[in-house]
Amino acid sequence: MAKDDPEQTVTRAHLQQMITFRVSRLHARLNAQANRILKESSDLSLMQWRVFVTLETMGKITPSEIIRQTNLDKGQLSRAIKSMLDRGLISSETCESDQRAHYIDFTPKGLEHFNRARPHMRARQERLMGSLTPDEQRELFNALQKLDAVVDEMDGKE
Amino acid sequence: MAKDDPEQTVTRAHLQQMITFRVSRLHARLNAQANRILKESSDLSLMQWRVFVTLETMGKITPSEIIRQTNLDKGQLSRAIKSMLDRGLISSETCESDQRAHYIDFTPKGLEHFNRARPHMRARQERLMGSLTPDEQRELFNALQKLDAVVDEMDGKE
DNA sequence: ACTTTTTAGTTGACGCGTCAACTAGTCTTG
DNA sequence: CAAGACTAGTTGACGCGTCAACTAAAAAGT
Repeated sequence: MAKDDPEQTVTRAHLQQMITFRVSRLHARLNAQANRILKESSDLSLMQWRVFVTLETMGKITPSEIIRQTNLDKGQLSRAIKSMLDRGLISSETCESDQRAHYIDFTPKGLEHFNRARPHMRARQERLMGSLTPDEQRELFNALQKLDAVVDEMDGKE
Repeated sequence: MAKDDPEQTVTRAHLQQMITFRVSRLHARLNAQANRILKESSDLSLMQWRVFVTLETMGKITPSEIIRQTNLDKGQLSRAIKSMLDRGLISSETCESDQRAHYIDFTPKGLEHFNRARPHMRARQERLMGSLTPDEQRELFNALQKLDAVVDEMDGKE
């Protein structure tokens, strides 16, 4: 804030005060950063990374279950999985109890990619969160959650 | 198959704890909401709305100045302005001191569109922020700013 | 004055996110 | 067990955001 002249502080105020705008800008930057790190470290897309994170936490899983857990887009996920199968990053096993569904899981190759990305992604996560005190972290997540909730309300789920 | 059990709380934790993911999801929802409201109320895109907000706060202004203030994308802004000119929502006046630049400003028609959107957008903004106490609001903006700053650091501007 | 560097703005390419339509398998309920 | 409703997953269309290349004008360096 050192070099900001008074004009800027005023003029910036309006748009900068709108959370949609702030969130949008932050999103763009975080996104770009994550993509860059993933590309450099492991040749994964952010989507693919997220599939892996989900696999890691939940183990062998079906796409629809991933969607339930993450709210990712159906189509987007479907394509990501397809490309991961093509590249041999995950394996697919059709579910016997439901012929529509299939379980996906790490392949050794996929795990290797994931493990190459992991330290970088973890370091990033820690650096990001490290810029906030535990209190600030709680407040941030709290606020994000409340905003999520109010969007729910507004978008008809009331 | 899996329904609500305590496990879910745990399994959700991993991805949900990552701010990039949280921010990304919230961004998507806020974005969709804003676009819907704008479309319904005034047939403006979010980008066009943002141009108007900037015009309102800063008055007649050049695109490059908008970029300086908002960090919007050059190309995106250029196209938005073009479409707004085509639709007669803004006027353009070439800058005499710099032949490359041009000032843009509201036309009556543009102002009308803006004014139609405004109450809805304001109501939304207030409802969003209204879900947070003043303290929480401060904490949220504080956290967003710190995250912005740490991304700056990480992305080489150090 | 003239060459180089910076800045304003435009354009094209391309991938991602979003939405809706669609197929196919499964569940429900009479 | 048949008809409709629901769920899993795929595909296509399309707009938006992102990045880089490009033109043209202005500033800065020599």
